Amino acid sequence: MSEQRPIRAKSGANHEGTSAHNRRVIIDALRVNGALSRADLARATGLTKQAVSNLIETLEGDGLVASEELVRKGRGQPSTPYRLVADGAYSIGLQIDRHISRVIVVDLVGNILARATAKVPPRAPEEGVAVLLDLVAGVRAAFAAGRPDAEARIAGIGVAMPGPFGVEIADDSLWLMQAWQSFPLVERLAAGTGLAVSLQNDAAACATAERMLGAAHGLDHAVCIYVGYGIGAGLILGGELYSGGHGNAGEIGMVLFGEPDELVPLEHRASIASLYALVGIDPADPGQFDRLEALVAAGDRRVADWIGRAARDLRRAVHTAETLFDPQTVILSGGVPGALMPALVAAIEPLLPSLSPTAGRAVPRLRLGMTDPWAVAIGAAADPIRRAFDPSFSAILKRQGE
Amino acid sequence: MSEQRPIRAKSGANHEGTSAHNRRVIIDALRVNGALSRADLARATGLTKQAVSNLIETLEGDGLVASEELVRKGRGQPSTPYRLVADGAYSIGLQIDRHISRVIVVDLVGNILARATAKVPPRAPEEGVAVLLDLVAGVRAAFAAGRPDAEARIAGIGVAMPGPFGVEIADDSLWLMQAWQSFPLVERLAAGTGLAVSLQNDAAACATAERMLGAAHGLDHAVCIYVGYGIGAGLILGGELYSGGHGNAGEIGMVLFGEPDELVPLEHRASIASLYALVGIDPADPGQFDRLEALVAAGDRRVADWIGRAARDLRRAVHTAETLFDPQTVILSGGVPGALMPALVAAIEPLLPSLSPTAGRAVPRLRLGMTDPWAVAIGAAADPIRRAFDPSFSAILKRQGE
DNA sequence: ACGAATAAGTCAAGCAATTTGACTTAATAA
DNA sequence: TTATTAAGTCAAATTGCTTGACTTATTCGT
Repeated sequence: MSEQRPIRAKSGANHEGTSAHNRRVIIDALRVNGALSRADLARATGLTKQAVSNLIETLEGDGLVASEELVRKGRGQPSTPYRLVADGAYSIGLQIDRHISRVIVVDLVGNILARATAKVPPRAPEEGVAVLLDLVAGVRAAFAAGRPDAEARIAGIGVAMPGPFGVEIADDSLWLMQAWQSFPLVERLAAGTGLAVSLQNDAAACATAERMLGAAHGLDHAVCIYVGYGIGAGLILGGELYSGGHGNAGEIGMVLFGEPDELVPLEHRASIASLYALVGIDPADPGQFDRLEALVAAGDRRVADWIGRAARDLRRAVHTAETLFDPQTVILSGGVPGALMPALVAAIEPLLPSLSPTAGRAVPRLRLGMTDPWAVAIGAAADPIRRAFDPSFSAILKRQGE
Repeated sequence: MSEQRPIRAKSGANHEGTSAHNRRVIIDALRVNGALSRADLARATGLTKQAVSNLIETLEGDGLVASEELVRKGRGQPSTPYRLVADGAYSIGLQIDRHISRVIVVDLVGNILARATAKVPPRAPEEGVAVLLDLVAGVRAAFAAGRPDAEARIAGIGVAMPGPFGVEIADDSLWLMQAWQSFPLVERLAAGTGLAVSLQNDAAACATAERMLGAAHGLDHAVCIYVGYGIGAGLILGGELYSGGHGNAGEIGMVLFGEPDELVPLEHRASIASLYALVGIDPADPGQFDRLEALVAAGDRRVADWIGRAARDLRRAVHTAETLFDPQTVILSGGVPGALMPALVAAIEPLLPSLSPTAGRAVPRLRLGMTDPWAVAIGAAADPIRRAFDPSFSAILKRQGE
């Protein structure tokens, strides 16, 4: 008798799932459109007025939405707009990076309530976790002061760090934080904070931030190329963040460009790490951004050279992303403030001709996204909120997390 | 007062949607696993025994599933396995291509019941539609003979033709069927047959076929590179076919490879069109495959050269696809039978190192898929069945087709 | 051979959540 | 002033999953 093969099947659904979905759809609609009346919501979601009323009632009871002043807009009874309550939920974002780690606390609509930074030892995650737990405890106490039920409203901790995860790769001379990537970080942070912890790579976090608050707001198909010490792409496909079969989708920094006999990963030419190496800036230097900005302003030859080479490969990367993903837009984000990123975007233009329609576009083919060094932390913080409140297939299903 | 901006929102869900989803989940489980008892289905889907029993009852009433012989497998009451009924639904697939068009009729489990071919004028879709309607009517009558309620069980017509759609591109010397791509084909076929008609590109159709019956059976993340007169990739992402923001995702044939000063789309070097052009085979020749096979068997120098160049670009294409999509497997399919495609896959190996895990894989990184010239037609026919019976987010929602 | 254990499946009531259709309220337009 | 329009409520109906007890059929252990 043959060995019992596991049965593979997708999860079933039940009423609780549909209700959860409908709640999320309403929250999503309020986030994308601002305040809406129940009648508006009913029309926009396809639900009945009655169903929307019931859902709004529970959401209001949960402190997630609140009504505004009556609005008279023509004939008929005036409508009561509802909007998201910023203090309805909070979320903690944690970016772990090579030279600095950042924590941030945001509310349901993305306001930043507290932030802090620390350094963690890149090769000693065990000690690093202690530092991070202190850091989190600090901001948690700071923002909770004066907010009565703040603790109960924390959706979780979103962690972002450089990927890829679960992969042994030959060291390619960039600093990969291998020790952290094989460490049970999620479990340790969950145990140390009592909160739900989720992990994603920095590019995915950036895409989450762009979708919730930035250049991809309201779009369902977007590729967000994140230029940091490494390069990755966060993928919004069909309205959801796509992470692939093993959690490593979008690692566009590892795509090979250059001559056929000397193929080079994109991030060897276009990452901030490669620029810093070229101009001799130490990424651990707290004044790194000012020094870089001075070089850019001075028209430094090496910076211009780097922009030229980086833009050449990025132009092909954008073309490849457009061709393979057919997104509504490609966003270039990066953790470097100032004039560099706009200059890089300008240097990438004109884009290579692609399938992407040129006429009648609502958004440009390529646009600059966030260049705030805190963008990844913001996106990390957005992740628990997204998980808790955004419509998604898995939210409907009985077995979660598939 | 400002102009009324349309409200954007996702669709809500209701009981009918959950039930529809659960039915699909059960059909999907039976397709992937073969016959299963209701208790097995309950465990695999997370539904209760009772819910599964009710669903099976309606499915059996609809003639979609049927019970088999009791099975004794240890202690406890014997179980009653259920399996899909092949004749529960039929579907028509229509491949429109440059030199030949193919129709096929398949049943719910993928058996081929009828097929036929015709030629349509590549630049005169108006006349072509008449030919196609005749062709469809012919196979429809042929397969329906002797099957009482065949007509009522036809899920629809799936049409596959070369993409991309809705795009004006500068002619790149390959034959692009532009006239057909801007023609209201779906509407005309729907009106002429009274059936639901869906359109996809040939690579997507191939991926659908591979997922339902071939090398991607049961996988939720796969990239299917289809090497035909052009090259495209069908994307199975998160268990669903992904088509992008404008319906043109996966056009990997248009990704540029080669030297930086002479970037060439993949399909200029690796498509069957490029091979035929090189060795002087006319794709309209009915003996095209035999002639090609003879050249391959004879070890023709030009064929070997083509394989070498095509494999070099395809190796990078596979690497790019692995890096961006992080699939469980990459499948290489093509409309050319015989030894060519296996030789091409062999020439692509060894693959470039990528993020894709090498140890503990259930499926290889790259594998050969269907090389039947009918593969695209089969996939086209699989599409209406997929739409009607596969679990998908949109199936749960009130407003369909989003 | 017999009872205990185990597993599949049914029955009937319970329950959650949307839907339906009539009704109420409040505004503008004619 | 009245008709019309639109927002929102009320209460009953309906759909479809869940619950828990029960039945049936088989194997295992003694």
